[in-house]
Amino acid sequence: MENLTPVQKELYDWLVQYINTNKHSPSIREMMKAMKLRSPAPIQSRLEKMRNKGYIDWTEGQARTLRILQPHGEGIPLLGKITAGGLVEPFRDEQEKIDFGSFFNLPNCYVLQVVGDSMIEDHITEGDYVIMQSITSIQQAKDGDIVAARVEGYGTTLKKIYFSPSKVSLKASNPKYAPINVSPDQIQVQGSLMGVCRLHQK
Amino acid sequence: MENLTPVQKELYDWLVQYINTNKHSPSIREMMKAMKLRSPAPIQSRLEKMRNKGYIDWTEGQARTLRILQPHGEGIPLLGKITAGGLVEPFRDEQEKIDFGSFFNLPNCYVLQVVGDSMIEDHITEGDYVIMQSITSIQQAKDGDIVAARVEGYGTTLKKIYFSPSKVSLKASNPKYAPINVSPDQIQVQGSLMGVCRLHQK
DNA sequence: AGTTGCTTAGTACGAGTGTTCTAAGGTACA
DNA sequence: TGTACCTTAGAACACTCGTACTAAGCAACT
Repeated sequence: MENLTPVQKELYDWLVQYINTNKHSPSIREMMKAMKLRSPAPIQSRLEKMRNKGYIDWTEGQARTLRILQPHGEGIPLLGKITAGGLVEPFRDEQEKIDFGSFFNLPNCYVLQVVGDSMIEDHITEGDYVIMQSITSIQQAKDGDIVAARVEGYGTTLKKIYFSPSKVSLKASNPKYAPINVSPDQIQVQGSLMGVCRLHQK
Repeated sequence: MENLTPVQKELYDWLVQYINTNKHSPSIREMMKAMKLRSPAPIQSRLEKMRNKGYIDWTEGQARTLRILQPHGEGIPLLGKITAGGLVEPFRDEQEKIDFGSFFNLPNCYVLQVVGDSMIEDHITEGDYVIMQSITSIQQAKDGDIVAARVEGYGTTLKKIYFSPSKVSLKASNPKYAPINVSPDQIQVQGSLMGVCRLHQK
């Protein structure tokens, strides 16, 4: 990526710090004062150049909508792709970052730890943490979704849900477990799978 | 913490979603339209109540400075265990929390995205993010560890490593890929698997 | 029916804000 | 010295935005 000039870097660093502490962007006039300038024009010029270089972006005409595109703060660097097959895939130089804290930062989310092996063919295994998003009505689930559902007599389990005109089918992704077929009013869908996390012990 | 009324919760969830995707706060009039209201007053009323309850805050008089407060500390609530087999496991009331941001907050870590299916039997599949810890010497790897290793002629791949007196064996966990057997000086181990993360698209 | 309390509609105002324009200042280079 | 180019100053404009205010709607209760 193209480098920043000294004045651009000074502004960029100040912006990162400001947004980090205030959790929102400053206005152009605030930047102006922080850079000890007496006119908004230089700030605007620097911002446009930094946008062209891919460091920042904002929504035109709207106040305080500036955002940092490549924050070098939170997160773990994503170095590239690795092949499991055997082909060569070079490590990238660009330092994209992943912040797993906000990776699953969705409203109404909770985590469950998996016991058992009924979702093994979807690569969800014993001990995995599954990130679920709350569901209040069964209508919010779509055909094939992996859901946490409660059925009388079966308890709460993690299954794939399929809809047919008369009934709802809950299928494990492991052939040794038979599907559960019930009418929609016998089932209570509590959440829908958003992600999976696994910690390998050493 | 004091609970939110339904309309407050609807607005709160929308705000979290908006800020998550746009990286800045909406204006009151944007909230107004999103809530299908025709006046800014109800939004203002709801915001003030949510601020009093400690959910949000903003800087008075300044545009788009609203921010979500996280009084429960970072993280997603861990509600309990869920069985994949069919047994009943009740949801826990205790609100243990998991912060995936610090979940993988280990020194010398980086992330790779997986291509291919050679680790499929260890439930690491295409598109998964693998969290690796840097390794400088092959001695830091233990028998059976999943490592990112570079072998001349094979590129950098994700495999299980096994040591024998004379050679090092890299095995995929997929029978259609043959193991690679080389002498220790032909292999360069770059990292060891610490965790796996997967995002399910909706 | 009347009262009370809360929510919503609608409007208005002033300050904040992004943007644009012209002019002045400064620097590099011929 | 002169020219070209970029940066800065300063002002002005139009629009956005937070805020305040009044009136109307609405439900619960007396």
